Order: sequence, then structure tokens, then C-alpha cells
Amino acid sequence: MTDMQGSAQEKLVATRRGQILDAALRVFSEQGFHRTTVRDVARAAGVADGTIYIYFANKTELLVGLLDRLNETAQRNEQLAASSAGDFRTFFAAYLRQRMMILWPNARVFQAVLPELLANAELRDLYFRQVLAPTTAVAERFFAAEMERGRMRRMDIPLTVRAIASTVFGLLVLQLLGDAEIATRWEELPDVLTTLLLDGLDAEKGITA
Amino acid sequence: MTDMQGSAQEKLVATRRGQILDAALRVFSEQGFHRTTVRDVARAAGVADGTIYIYFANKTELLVGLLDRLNETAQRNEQLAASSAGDFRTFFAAYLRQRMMILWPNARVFQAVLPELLANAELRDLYFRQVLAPTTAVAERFFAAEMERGRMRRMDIPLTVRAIASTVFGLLVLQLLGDAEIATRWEELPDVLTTLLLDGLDAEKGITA
Amino acid sequence: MTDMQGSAQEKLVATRRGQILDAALRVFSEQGFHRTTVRDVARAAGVADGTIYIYFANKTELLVGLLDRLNETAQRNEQLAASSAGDFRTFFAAYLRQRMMILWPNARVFQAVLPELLANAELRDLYFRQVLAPTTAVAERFFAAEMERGRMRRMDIPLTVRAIASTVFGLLVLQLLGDAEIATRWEELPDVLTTLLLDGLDAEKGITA
Amino acid sequence: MTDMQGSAQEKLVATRRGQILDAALRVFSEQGFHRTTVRDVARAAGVADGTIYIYFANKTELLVGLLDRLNETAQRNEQLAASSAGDFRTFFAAYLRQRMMILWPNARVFQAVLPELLANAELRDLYFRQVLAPTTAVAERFFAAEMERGRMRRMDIPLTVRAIASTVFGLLVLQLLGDAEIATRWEELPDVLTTLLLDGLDAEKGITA
DNA sequence: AATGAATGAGAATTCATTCAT
DNA sequence: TATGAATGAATTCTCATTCAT
Repeated sequence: MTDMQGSAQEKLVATRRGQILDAALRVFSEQGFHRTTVRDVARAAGVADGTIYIYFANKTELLVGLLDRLNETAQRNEQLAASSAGDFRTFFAAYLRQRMMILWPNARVFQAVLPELLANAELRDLYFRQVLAPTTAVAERFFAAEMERGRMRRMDIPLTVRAIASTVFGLLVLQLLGDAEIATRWEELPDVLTTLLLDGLDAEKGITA
Repeated sequence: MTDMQGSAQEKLVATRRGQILDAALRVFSEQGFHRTTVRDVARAAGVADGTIYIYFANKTELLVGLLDRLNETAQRNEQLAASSAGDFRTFFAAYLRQRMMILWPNARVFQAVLPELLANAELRDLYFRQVLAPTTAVAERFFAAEMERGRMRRMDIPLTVRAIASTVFGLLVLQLLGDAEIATRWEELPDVLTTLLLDGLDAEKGITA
Repeated sequence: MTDMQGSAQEKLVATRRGQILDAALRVFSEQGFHRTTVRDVARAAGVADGTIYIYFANKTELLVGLLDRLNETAQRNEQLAASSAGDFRTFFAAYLRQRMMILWPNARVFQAVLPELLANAELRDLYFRQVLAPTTAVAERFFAAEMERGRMRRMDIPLTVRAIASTVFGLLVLQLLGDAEIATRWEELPDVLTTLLLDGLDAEKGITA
Repeated sequence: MTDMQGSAQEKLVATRRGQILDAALRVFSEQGFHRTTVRDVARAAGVADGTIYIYFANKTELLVGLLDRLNETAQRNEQLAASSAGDFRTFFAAYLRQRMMILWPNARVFQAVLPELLANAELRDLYFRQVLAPTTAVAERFFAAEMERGRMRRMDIPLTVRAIASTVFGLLVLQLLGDAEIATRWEELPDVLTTLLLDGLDAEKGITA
């Protein structure tokens, strides 16, 4: 019984945390982390100021909480790409699309979190170690395998992987900076990117093919 | 004589402004805009707190000042790319290298400015209108011309231009987020990117060619 | 119950506001509004600096708060004078005495508030519209009625009313400027003023009568 | 020669001081002493910030300077009233008119100086000792003499003198507080006041006479 | 004498965090 | 648990005053 109480309790706590994080996401992404007061978060969550501190040690932990949820999303989807059946083009297109599908719905989260991530060394390291580095490592292994199998041109794997990740990530940042074209035509991007990154810009190639 | 006094005065003011902006760049990029106090900037610049306000209306104007210098750098180098002699590959490699040569030395500036740029809507709009939009427009015209001349594969110009810009910009951001690989091997990137973006990843193409 | 909690809450808030206003009155009247820091008020009220801002939007609102209390006092006593039974001399003596009884206990408030009232156009307008103009209008109506009834010499009502008000108000100001005679003999003033303003200085009149 | 240089010098200094005081009067009366910066005064006077400190020890001395000029005006006119020929009514009307003629052109000076006079104990004492007390003393002697001569009703001289002074002074303050009636009809006031203060309000007296 | 850049003490205000209820 | 009043450290910005030119 105590056990069941405990888990009901835990679920309630998780719900409350989630509710506060949702509020934090909303206000942080609108006004930025620093311009947002804990009171803003509390109001948005419909709780009192002090209640925030029952679920989070301090204001920064709200950001960490958002980061953790991002991390979970990333991890949940990491396996997806592993199913690399078919030819390289199919694999790559799927890979790209999946990467973008993770990023796009989290645009608001990035708007909320990225500024502080760039400015706060501690947070940056946390994110790098927990999210970026593992993701990069996984991608490197994928691409290395593809290259081994001869399905991909021989290239510098670490830099290429980072370049591809950057293309997607950079598009997100550009959009966060106000680029409307990217925002409105996001769904078209996977195809454009697939062509660009698989076939390249060079006309010679395209024509010969 | 008054004239010369005036210009000497102006030069002194410009020097002082520059000295303060240099200090702001240093401390902002290290601790972030919000964690840095005006006093930190003053100390770093070797002046009194109040002196800052002789040259800048408020703390945010320090950021705008850094942004303006970035803008000037960008504009100074905008013409360079216009010299598009030779074949597309040469043009593109030059274009890429130039883009990166602008960004790389300004990595610190971006570390200082980007977080606030992402978080502050007003600043964001300023940067977008003054820097991003014009730069994108110029690039679109370049690429459109190249495509017309048949030197480049037919592609969606707006999205492709943004994708390429994002690749470079995203690499910068990824590096700012702590990726050591990008930081240490930055000089190798132009070549890797040229291959990636001109020829693509697809082994078929590479082999057939 | 919620209702009672609410009103208890409100009473607490009103108490706190009053406590802070009392402190503000003390320190403002001693050192002047501008020479007094918010910290001074806080210390005098026995609260922390920040607490002031829970009850007042800014330093000036403390002054407005004092002004409002003055206003309330004035309004509460406005009716009193309406009971104009008896002859004109009785009415006038009562009127004068009442006017002075309102002013005199508020001498400190005026010391605190008047300087800023004279210097701050916005505040001045507020006070003029909320207190002075209505009070003058009421007085004009009283005196006009008395004149109509033939109980008072025919005179220019607006200027006479202002002259009488000024005599009382001016005595207060003179006392605030350091005149000890007025301060020590305040209670004798209503009688002296009644004689002066009803009978005049002219010996001829006095003798003939 | 040194002497003449000296006096030329002195005249120049006096002129400069006057120019700065005029500027101070203008800006103080518009914005109030505390809301006005030394830079405001300097700009209004058409000199540099530092120049102010060549002629005045500090900001408060500007106020003292204005007060001194007021003092001089008062003293210059003190004798005027001494010419008390004719009957009491003529004397009193002349006295009143003169008092008001001193005050009225100095309304701006009072707007500039009075708030600080009320708020600053030191300044208040200075003004009281240098201006108010002597003026009151002179007036008391005048009125005492008139009373001795039987030209004036027997009254409490100190309080009556203060009451009369307050009527005039209070009208000025009321006008500074925004009363338009007083401002527009100032010239009519001496007559109204003469009637009020000499004959009184009481209809009985007026009718019998 | 005049200037005005530089100074730095000081003030208003904000806000993360605590804690009694 | 939840509340929100209270706290007071911290921060931005102002401005009287100084002083080298």
C-alpha cells in the first residue's frame, strides 16, 4: 500500500514538474531565460512562487529540466535510425528526416534553452556530454559503417558528420533568428537537403548522371 | 584647426568606444551578457563605471555596438565574393572559404552576442534586417546567376542558399557548444565542405564520374 | 470564510501600508523627499528595502499615498462646515477654526509633501484637481450663499475665498519656514483671524460701531 | 590700473554669475531643484559643466545665490513703505501693493527656491534669518506705530502682521500650486485685499458705515 | 578662465530565494 | 504540500564634482 501510495505520489510529482516545465518552456521561449522571473513561471504554471522551489532547486534547474526532456526525446529516437535497410539514399533521407523531426517540434525548447546553453559554460558542458557527444558518436558509427560497406563516398567521417548535423541544426538556429523562409518551408527541406548532400551542387555530376 | 581638433576628438571617442567594446567582447564571451555586470566591463576596459555610459546609452547598446562591428566586417567582405571568375568549383570553394574566414575570427563575438540575439526579439530583428537578410539576398543572387549560367545544378535557390549558410553557421554554433573536433580542425573544413556540398555523399555519383 | 480571510488580508495590507506611510511621513518631513532614500523609509518602518515595493510602485507613490490620506481627511471634514446655523460671525469663526484644525495636525504632512508638490508638475496637478479645486469650489458656494442671504458684505467671491484660504494656508507655510510665533500661538490664531477678517483693521469702523 | 582691472574683472565675474543664476532660475523653476542637473544649468547658461564650479562652490550655492538676489530685492524695497504719509487706508493699500509687487515678479524665483527652502533646514534658517525675520520685524514696527497713533484698530501685532503677510504669501503659493484665478487676476487682488483686511467681511459694519 | 571627459559614490529598483502559516 | 509576504544582495544607471588640457 505504501508502495502504491509512493508511486501515486511520484506520478503526482512528475505531473506537477511537467506542468511547471511546460510553463517555463512557454515563458522562457517568449522572453528569454534572464528576462523571465520565477514569478512569471509560477503565474504561467498557475502556482505560487514558492511552489516552484518544491520541485526545482533553483531557477537554473528549470533549464536543466527542459534539457533533460530534450535528452529523453533524443534518446528515445536514437534507435529509429538504426533500422538502416535499403540503399544509402533511402537510409540517408530517412536519417535526415528523422533528425529534423526531432528538432522541429523542439524549436521552442531550443529558443528557450540555447541562449543560456551558449552563455553558461556549466550548462553547455552538461548538454555536450549528455546529448551532443553521444549523438555525434552514434552518427559517426552509422556513417563509418555505411562507408565501410561502400555505400557512401569515402570522406572524413568526423567532420562530415558534424557538417551534416550542422546543416540541420544551423537551419534551426537561422529560423530562430527570424528567417521566415525556413519556418514556412520546413517540410520541403528534407528533400532539398537530401539532394544537396547526396548529389551536391555541381552541375557536371548532375548532368552526367 | 577646429576641424582637425574635431576629427582628433572624434578619433579619441572612436578609440575609447573601441577599447570599451573590446573589453565587453572579452567579458561577455567569457561569462555571457547577463552574468556580466557593467562594472565587469568597466574594469576590463580599465575605466570607471560611469565612463561606459558616456559612450553607450545602456548595457544593451554594448551588444549593439558589437553587432555593428560584425555588420561592418560582413559588409567590408561582401564585395570579395563578387569576383566570380573561373569555374563553379573555384567560385564555390572561394565563397565558402570567405564565409568561414569571416565567421571564424568572430567566433568570440558570436559567443558574446548570439545568446542575447536569440533571446532578445528586438536585437534579433535588428540583426536579421541589418545582417542576415542582406547577406542572404546577395547570396541568392550569386547562386541564381550561377544556376542561370548552367554552372550549378538546378535547385531551389532560397532553401539551398540557407542550407549552405546553415552548414557553415551551424558548425560555428556546434563549436561554440563545445565541439573540440570542429575547433581544432577548422582549417580543414572548407575542403571537406566543398567536396560534400559540390559532389555529395553518394558513392554512385563519385564512382561514375 | 474565504471572504473573511480576504478582508483580514486586506486589513493586513492596509496596516502595512499605513505603517510604511507613517514612516515615510516621519523621514520625509525631517529630511525632505529627495534627501530621503527608500532605505531610510524602510529602516524607519522596520522593514526591508524590497518590502516598500510590495506596497508602493515607487518612491513617488509614497508621496501620493500621503497625499491621498490628506485628501481623505479633507473630505471627511468637508461636511462639517455645511452646518451653518446661527449668524455669520459664528459660521465664519467655525469655518476658520475647522479649516485650521484640518491643517494644523497635518503640518508635518505638508512639510513632507509640499516641497515636492511645488516642484513636481504632475503631483501638483493631482493635488490641485483632487483637493484644492473641490475645496475651493465648496467654499465659493458657501460664501456665495452667505452673501446672497445678506449676511456678508458684497465682495468678489472667488478672490475673497482664495484670500481667506491663503491666510490660513500661508500661516502654515510661514510656520513651516521657521516662524516660531505662529507655531507657539497657533490656537490664538482663529480668534485673531476672525477679528481681522470680519471686522478689518480700520480703526474708524471699529470705533463707529 | 590694477584696481581698474580688478573692478573690470569683478564686473565680468558678476555678469557671469548673473548669467548662470538666470539660467538656474529658469531650469529650477521648470523642473525643480532636484530634477535639474548641474549640466542642465550649464547648458541653459551656455557654458560648460565645469564653469559652474568656478562661480559657485556647489549646486546648492546656486540656490543660495537666487535667495541672495531675492534678499537684495526685498531690502531695496524695504524703505519704500517707510513713506507713510496720509491716512491709514492709503498707507495700508500702498503697503499691500508694494508687498505684492515684490512678490509677483519673483513668482518664478519662489517656484524655484521655495520647495528646497521648505525641505532643507539649513537653507530655511538662512532665509528665515536673512529675509523673513527682518521683514517681519520691520512690519511689526510699522504696524505698532500705526496702532499707537490710533490709526489702526488695537490688535495682536505679531499675529496680525503674520496673518497679513500670510495672506499675500499664501496667495502666491496657491498660485504656484496651479490656481489660475489668482494668476489671471493678480492685479485686482490689492484692492480686494485692502477691502477685506481693512473693512472685513461682516455686513453689519459695512452697512452701518 | 573655460572646458568636458572621467570619476565613483550613491540611489532606486528587481528578483531569486526563504520560511512562517 | 502550497502559499506569497518578506528579505536584502546585487545591478543598472545618474550626476555632482574634479582636474588635466
